[in-house]
Amino acid sequence: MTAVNKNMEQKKEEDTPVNTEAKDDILLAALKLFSQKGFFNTSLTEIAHASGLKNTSAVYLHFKNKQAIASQLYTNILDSLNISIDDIRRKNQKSSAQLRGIVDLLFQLTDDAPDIMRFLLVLKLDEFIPEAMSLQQSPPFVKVHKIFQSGIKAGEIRNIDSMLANAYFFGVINNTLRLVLLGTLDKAADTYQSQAWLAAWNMIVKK
Amino acid sequence: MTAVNKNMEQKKEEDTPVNTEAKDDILLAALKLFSQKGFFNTSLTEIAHASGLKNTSAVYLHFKNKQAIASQLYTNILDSLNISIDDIRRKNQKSSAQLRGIVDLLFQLTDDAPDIMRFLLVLKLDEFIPEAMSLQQSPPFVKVHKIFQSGIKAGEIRNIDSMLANAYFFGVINNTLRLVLLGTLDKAADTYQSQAWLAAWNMIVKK
DNA sequence: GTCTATACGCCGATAGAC
DNA sequence: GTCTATCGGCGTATAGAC
Repeated sequence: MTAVNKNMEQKKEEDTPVNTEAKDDILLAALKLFSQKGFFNTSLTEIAHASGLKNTSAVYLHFKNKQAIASQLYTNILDSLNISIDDIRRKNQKSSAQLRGIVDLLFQLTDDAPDIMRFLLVLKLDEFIPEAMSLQQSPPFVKVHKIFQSGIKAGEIRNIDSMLANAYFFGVINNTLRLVLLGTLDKAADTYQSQAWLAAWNMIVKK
Repeated sequence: MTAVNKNMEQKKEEDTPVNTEAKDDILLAALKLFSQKGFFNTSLTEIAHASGLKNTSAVYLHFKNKQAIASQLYTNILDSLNISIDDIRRKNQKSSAQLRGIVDLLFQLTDDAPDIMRFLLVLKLDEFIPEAMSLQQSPPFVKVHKIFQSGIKAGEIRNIDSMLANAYFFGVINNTLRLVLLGTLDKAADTYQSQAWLAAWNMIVKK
């Protein structure tokens, strides 16, 4: 659910009282720091300390370098998103219902795991993960785009360029969430959800 | 117009054949590099070279440090935007016309001065200009917000929270522009302008 | 697997000649 | 105002003991 550590099941054994999975600790600490201060304003020393380590050395046991931490975070988040979207598409037929499910997910994540959403929505990922495919080309986003295409084909969504439908729709959704994450909108994302959904959906629905 | 160098009039004297205004050269070079590679991936050495200087030393004649260059860029851009918005508000009465004018401006800037728009829309400014007031609180954006408030009061815009009207409207506009700037939408911004305006405006107009 | 200690490079920034 | 030369420091990354 939090989508940061790859294996979300509880640990079976308790080898050592603490730091059974230092790798996850590092990822969680890095996610928090990156999303709050940015990648370049976060030093490995800070990440190490926040992970309960004295030095940066131990970090290199788990990651090749600082950038690899960010890459791992990115792929874990995308993987988790991808799974959730598959789930949503399986459970819903109509494009409207699928999009609604995705919006629900994003608003929920904004309240429950703001660091993840900040990582996705406010950080400029290609500045520090050069090899990362653009968010637009990642599997989950390709799937979302297919929803728009099906919606148009099925006559549920207005007959405009699917890319533009996507841009408009998530322009509204993401900007609302971004303002929540930045504190400009000062209530929980949940508060704004149904209204934002209506505004975004009515903009592209065929009437 | 380009909004980068404060004094936009032509130079009156030609003291030296080149580099009469090295400061402007530095600002222009920095704008380009920052908007393309990000603040932290750009070294002062690169800025100096791109400005036609051999070393970083001369840069310090004009700016206290690297961050000051970014700050100056930011205030110059906001100042210019501020003036343009005053102009637009003076020439148009209705909120719809004022917003239309601002949208025209932003689309035009995206085609004519993409570096400026990238600086505003895709860079994470507070990562390297900590003292900068958030974009939302800057004079030009406060004025834009007033347009939404007047539009609601005048019954031109649906009676919703003016902050949300703002968020929805510019969610659509800015996301469209962002995709143009990133190349995801591969035609000139101009191409998408009227459609984006309609989508954004119809979302908030009172019908 | 985590520690101490240390190496190394890059980059921001300064001093001073011209 | 631009240059050459150089400093200092931070942050990444490594070697090796425990």
